Amino acid sequence: MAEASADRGRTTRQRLLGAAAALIAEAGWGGVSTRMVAERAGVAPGVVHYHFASLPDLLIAASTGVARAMLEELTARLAEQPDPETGVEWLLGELSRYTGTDPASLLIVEMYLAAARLPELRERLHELVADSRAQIASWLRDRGHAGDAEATAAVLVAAVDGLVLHRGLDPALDLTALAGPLRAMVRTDRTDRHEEGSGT
Amino acid sequence: MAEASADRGRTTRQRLLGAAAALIAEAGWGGVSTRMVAERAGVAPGVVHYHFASLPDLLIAASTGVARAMLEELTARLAEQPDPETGVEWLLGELSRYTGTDPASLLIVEMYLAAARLPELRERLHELVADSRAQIASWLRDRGHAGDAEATAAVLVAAVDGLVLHRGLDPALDLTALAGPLRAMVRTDRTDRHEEGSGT
DNA sequence: TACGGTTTTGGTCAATCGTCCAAGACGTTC
DNA sequence: GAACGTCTTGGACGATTGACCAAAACCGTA
Repeated sequence: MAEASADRGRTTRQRLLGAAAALIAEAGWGGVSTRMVAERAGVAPGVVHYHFASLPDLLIAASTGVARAMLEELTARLAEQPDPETGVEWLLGELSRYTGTDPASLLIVEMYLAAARLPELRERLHELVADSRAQIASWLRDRGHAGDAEATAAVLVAAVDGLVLHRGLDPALDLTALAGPLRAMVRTDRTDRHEEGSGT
Repeated sequence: MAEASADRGRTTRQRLLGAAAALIAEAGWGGVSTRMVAERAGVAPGVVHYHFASLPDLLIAASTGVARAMLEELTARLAEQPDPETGVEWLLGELSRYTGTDPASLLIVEMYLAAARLPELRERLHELVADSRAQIASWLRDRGHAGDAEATAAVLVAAVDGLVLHRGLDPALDLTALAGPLRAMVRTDRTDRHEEGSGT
């Protein structure tokens, strides 16, 4: 078989994915063209449609690949934190690395944007977010969070995305100063037990 | 003077703004063309560049206009709530009207994400958000929130935006089930007073 | 009726776009 | 060396884009 050719093809494919991810961050989802990707990857313009059925296909594969890696690492390291309170503190410190205008932040933002128009991307992104939410919820449960761990995790993940979004508007926003409210939220066990049930 | 002509112009301008806002939600920020807006507004294609310097100019004016009206009404009605706990409860109910796929949600989302590329839009949106944050913070202070009202307001607004974003990914997400964590957050006064200072 | 400022018209321009394809290049197998 | 599968090349196609402009239309005023 022509295994060497296939290898060459896989390398090219990876280069296309990398170039696409970088360009989404630089030019925006709608600002990426097949020719730009090809040039960045150092290949001829036509090669894009050999490896991918369409431009959106390429962009979806590229963005979800990067996002999955980022999210999985973040949730995994969060789960290593001993308790929710130091966890959110660590989380804010980690998020401070994202200014909202750096490539990673922009890629995430662009992906959320495009997800509103592309059902396939929306589905994949939904999976990623639901996954993180579930992992964080179980981490909260394991660490003695007696409130509704699912609800707390949902708000926490939403707050993280919202903060990244707001960071783009105002890079001066000091995330570490927001630990107070988040700490209060992750330990609802002793503070919010009067009228409603305690979760699932 | 030709006051009647000027009046006609103002009406056309308003129609362009309305058509642009609707189309941003329908087709996405990058999916709107001058010809689409003109057709929707019932005018000739060239009229867009008579009333606006460029297409981005039109889109920025249209989106910030709608967003300002929405945000101001939301924060004003939130400030009418008697205390933070019922306030966030009311807020979640209000947010439930936005499915994440309705025109209003889509417009807001598109605007946030376009702001990453357009400095002028970013600046205007930053003003709007900072304004809401400040108003909510002072409302929290007035209602006896002894924690860092600024920080709480920042997290609250970020969570709201994040939830709208996540709602687009998962319309089944039940916002009213998330009251617990938010309630815990808005009354940090009796629960988070040990090591750090109490606000500004 | 003729003039004035203002708005509207409909079309042109060069540029860019996604997609497609026939031809060539490469490395392996017979 | 010939045949083969795989990948790559560079250009072509029709469609769409933002911006622009000369000319026409409108309406109160003189």
